[in-house]
Amino acid sequence: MNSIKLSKGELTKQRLLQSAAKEFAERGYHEAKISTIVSNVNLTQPSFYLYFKNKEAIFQELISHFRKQLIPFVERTYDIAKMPHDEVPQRIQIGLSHLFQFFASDPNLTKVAFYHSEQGEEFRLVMIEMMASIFKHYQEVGLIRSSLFIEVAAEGFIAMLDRFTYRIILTNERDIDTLAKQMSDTFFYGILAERKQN
Amino acid sequence: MNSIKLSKGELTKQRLLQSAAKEFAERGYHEAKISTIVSNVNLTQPSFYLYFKNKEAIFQELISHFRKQLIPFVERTYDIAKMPHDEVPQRIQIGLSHLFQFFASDPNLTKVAFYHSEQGEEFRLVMIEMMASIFKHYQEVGLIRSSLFIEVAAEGFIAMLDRFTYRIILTNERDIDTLAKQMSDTFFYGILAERKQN
Amino acid sequence: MNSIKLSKGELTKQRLLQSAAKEFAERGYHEAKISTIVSNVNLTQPSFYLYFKNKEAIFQELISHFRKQLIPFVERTYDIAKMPHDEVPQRIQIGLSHLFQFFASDPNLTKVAFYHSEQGEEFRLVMIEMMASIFKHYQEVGLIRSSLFIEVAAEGFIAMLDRFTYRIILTNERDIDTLAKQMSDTFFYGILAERKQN
Amino acid sequence: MNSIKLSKGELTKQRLLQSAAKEFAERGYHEAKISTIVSNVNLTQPSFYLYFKNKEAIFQELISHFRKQLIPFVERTYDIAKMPHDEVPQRIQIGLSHLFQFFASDPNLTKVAFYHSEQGEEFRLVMIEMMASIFKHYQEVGLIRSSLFIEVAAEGFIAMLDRFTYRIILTNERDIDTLAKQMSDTFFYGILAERKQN
DNA sequence: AATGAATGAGAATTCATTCAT
DNA sequence: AATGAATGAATTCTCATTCAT
Repeated sequence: MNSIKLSKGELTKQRLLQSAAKEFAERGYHEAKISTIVSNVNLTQPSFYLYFKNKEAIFQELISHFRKQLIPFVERTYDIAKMPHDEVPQRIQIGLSHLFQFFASDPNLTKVAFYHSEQGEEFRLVMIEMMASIFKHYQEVGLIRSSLFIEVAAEGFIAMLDRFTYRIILTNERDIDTLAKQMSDTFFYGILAERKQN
Repeated sequence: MNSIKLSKGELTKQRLLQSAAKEFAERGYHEAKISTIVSNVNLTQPSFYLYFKNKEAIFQELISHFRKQLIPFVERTYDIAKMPHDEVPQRIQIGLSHLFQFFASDPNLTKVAFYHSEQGEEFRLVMIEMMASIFKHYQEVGLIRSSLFIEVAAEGFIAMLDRFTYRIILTNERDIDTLAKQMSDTFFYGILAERKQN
Repeated sequence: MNSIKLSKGELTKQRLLQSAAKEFAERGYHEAKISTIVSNVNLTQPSFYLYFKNKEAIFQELISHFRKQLIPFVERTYDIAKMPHDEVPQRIQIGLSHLFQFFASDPNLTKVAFYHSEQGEEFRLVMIEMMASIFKHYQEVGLIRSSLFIEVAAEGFIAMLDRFTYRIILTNERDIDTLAKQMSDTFFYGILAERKQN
Repeated sequence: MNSIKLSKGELTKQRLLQSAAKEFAERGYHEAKISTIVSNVNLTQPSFYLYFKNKEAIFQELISHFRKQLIPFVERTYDIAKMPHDEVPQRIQIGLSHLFQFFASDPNLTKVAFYHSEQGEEFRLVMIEMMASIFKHYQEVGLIRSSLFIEVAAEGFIAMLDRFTYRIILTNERDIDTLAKQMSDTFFYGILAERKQN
């Protein structure tokens, strides 16, 4: 798909970014070695500096690329608040599934962004914000119970999302859609057999 | 309490461990510097090697200390399965609160163990195991709904626990008991206003 | 004057020499960067090597160009020895002024040649030689006092010339002719109010 | 003389400073290699950083050491202005000789300070200031001719001082006292046989 | 129980220079 | 006449670790 012709240099840069994502994902920022990044692409170290000012720069370029994809993704998700009410649970579940899919589509990048960058927390906060706003909306229209602590629920939701993302990235053991469904079910309905609100 | 007389050497070792926990917590394993660890305790670098074989050794000693406290703690929690049924939700909530308190009692150590060590995942898995076994028990006796996906629920519960632990450690902004209560509530009862199981 | 048509290549070469003079003058040989030299002329690095074998080569070409101008200049100055005696002081002063002007006409080149090249000392020695020979001549004909130490005087004269050249190059604050006059005056008549030779 | 017992570390530091002065004197700041500095003292590179923060730091320590010696030296020289008038020429000559001797006492350091540091010009300016103030004083009391251009003379004097210092440092060929005498003679009495002020 | 002095191994980065086009 | 892409060779600096005392 992305097969617009790239000049040799642009190609090399892409390959360096890929290699860096892998290296950063595996070892974290500080332990990642430029020598590894370049040798995985059959390049010498000085060539690296043809494309990036320094180690920090390639790292930030990765993060920035991730952000450029994540933020619009999140913003689109706000639209869930405009759906017909009876579809909402399913819509959230589908949204969740999409997020998982997005994260799984470039596991190295996701890992770097969430677990090896200082901006990781910022990304989480953005998502928590988003969930809180959705929850709040549906609480107002009565779809979500009034006794729910929105902030805690939103943060809890993202905590689960985060956790299962991590699992998906590390092991390909699970079917993403099923996972989204099961997590949603747990989160929507709670665990108790009969409701006896506190 | 821990005021059994320590020889000077033992005392120095304890101070090194404390200092190391702080340094590892703040910077992670690789970025942590022996020079910082010792200078915070007014010691020279060679002295460090009087007490620990190397950087890895003091790190493992911290982790091992954490494990020695965590595992029994977790094992005791299994007892929740023996409680009278109607107290269970509250019991879980109390257990959660205790865990939070334990983690908050030595934030540096907790941070190192969970977020800077390879064993962090192991600790999480132990806790997930525990929750799964508790949930399973109560599902069998009908306290927990039969449609719940135990594994997902257990992992989700620990994900939340993990997240809020992180928040507690970083910022002292919240009342732990309240947080435990709100998280439990969310988790037990879900978010929807009326139950319409999928 | 130099507007004989230059082929594009010759023009580029001239521009590189100019740019190099500036860069060498500002940073010295070792700190000067080829990358700066070429980028100031909107050229790429490989192009540099179309015109010069290496960094050393362009540097030597600058020095050699300077020498080609300086030596004849100096040789012409020997003619002062053939002047009518009563004009000599003024002639020397005029010669000095011309030298200053010559050096000021291409400050970058002068700076490189005198202060950033190993040949700088050679240039000074040539000028000292010249002054010594002039002084000697006039000492023989009685215009210069017999008690003067020719070598020291010649070297001292060039030392001053050197210093004021440096000032002129760095700051355009002074009127060159006036400076030449004041320096000559100092040098010809000494500083004391009444002569009481030692 | 300086044989107060130095600890091994202090000794090593001194030896590094010596070695650095030599290296900087021979090659200038940028071309000087830490590897050379340490290997001349049979040390490894990391040891260097035990004593100095970086290359810049050892350089500045040399310059600062030079300044600490030069400034008081210069200040003492102001006292020439308080001497009986008929001794002045000789006194200046003696002062000059002392300066030469001081510079010659640590040629490497002098070379670094004057010819390889950005502060070199500052040192020259201080000395020019000093000479100007002395000249001015003696012009006021009639010892120095009123037609002299003080600033130019002072700068010219230091230019000569500078030049002969350079010669002394590079080659041991001359007797310092004689040189001081000859330079003073040239400077005090000028070069012309009979005075015919312009 | 502790320190002064030193080092081996390695990392990022810079720069003149070349090759193929 | 000029460039895109790449590299070899250095160099500074950091850090865990050791040796001798």
